Amino acid sequence: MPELPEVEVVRRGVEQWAAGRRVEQVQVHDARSLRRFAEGPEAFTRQLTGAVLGEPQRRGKFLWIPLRNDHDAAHPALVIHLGMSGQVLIEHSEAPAEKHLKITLDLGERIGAGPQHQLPSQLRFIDQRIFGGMQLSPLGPDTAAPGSGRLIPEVAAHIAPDPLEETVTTEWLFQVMRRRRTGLKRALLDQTVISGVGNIYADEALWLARMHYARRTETLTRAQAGLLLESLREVMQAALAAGGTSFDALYVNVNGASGYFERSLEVYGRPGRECSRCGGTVRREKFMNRSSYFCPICQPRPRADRW
DNA sequence: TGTATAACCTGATCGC
DNA sequence: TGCGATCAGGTTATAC
Repeated sequence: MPELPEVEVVRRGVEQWAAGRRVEQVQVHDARSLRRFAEGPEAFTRQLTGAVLGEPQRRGKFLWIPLRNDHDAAHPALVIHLGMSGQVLIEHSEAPAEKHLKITLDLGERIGAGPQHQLPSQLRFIDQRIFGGMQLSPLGPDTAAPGSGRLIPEVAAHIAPDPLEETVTTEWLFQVMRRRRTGLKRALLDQTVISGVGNIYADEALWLARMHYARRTETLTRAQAGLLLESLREVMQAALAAGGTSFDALYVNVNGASGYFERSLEVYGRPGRECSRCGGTVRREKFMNRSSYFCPICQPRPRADRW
């Protein structure tokens, strides 16, 4: 499932293969992937055709490509969210269409570049479960992290900074958590609290920090907030170095290759296995209509007076 | 206002 | 073998 490291792997692939190229044609194969774009498929196609793709950006699980369009001073961005099963592939047009191909962008040669060797000519958006999608959104000020100096798509303006951003510090996380009145994992999964964390890396980071998922946010000390942030960063950097986490063909990079971090997971998807740290047995519990994995010895349930 | 939950969606897997 | 139920989970709208 694409979380921050997987989206970053995709961003780097788009940067390498698609940035600086003009969109020559847009084909919307399934309008459901434009569900969040209120103007509809025709406007999407019209506004995107002829635009030049800029350097792709990311916050949390949101990926966007600023558009440079001679005819449109508003400079919108192409926003891509992979949802549960979204993929972005850069392929040659001769490659057979994928079963769940939703949107195809035909790309021209890189503008201003020298001789180019048969660059793949299509950017394809594929999505089995259709939780993801594409849309166009104007860029605006970064209200979530005013000091960043970045431009953020309006549709992602409500998303908090992610753990790999410089504006996220121990003090920032401490204050954010102190203001909440909920469980730790619930807060980590809330993208308006901190972005980019999904079920996999929430469980892995909580294990690394030896914290139970139901620990109350307002009881976190400054030192514990620092430990949690450190754990989030460590898990995500390791996943990034491994090319992301793939359980099946649902997550691949832009060349269609899977990541290897699944082999390094400590608790996620490992119920009944031995905890590598203490020898305890990893447990799975139902949580928020999904699963939560943890070691009951390393991550003891908080006392009732700390809930 | 802040928090919790249902709905969206498809394919794999399981039990009968 | 085939059918229905269940599960996976990120985001958003809605309920409380």
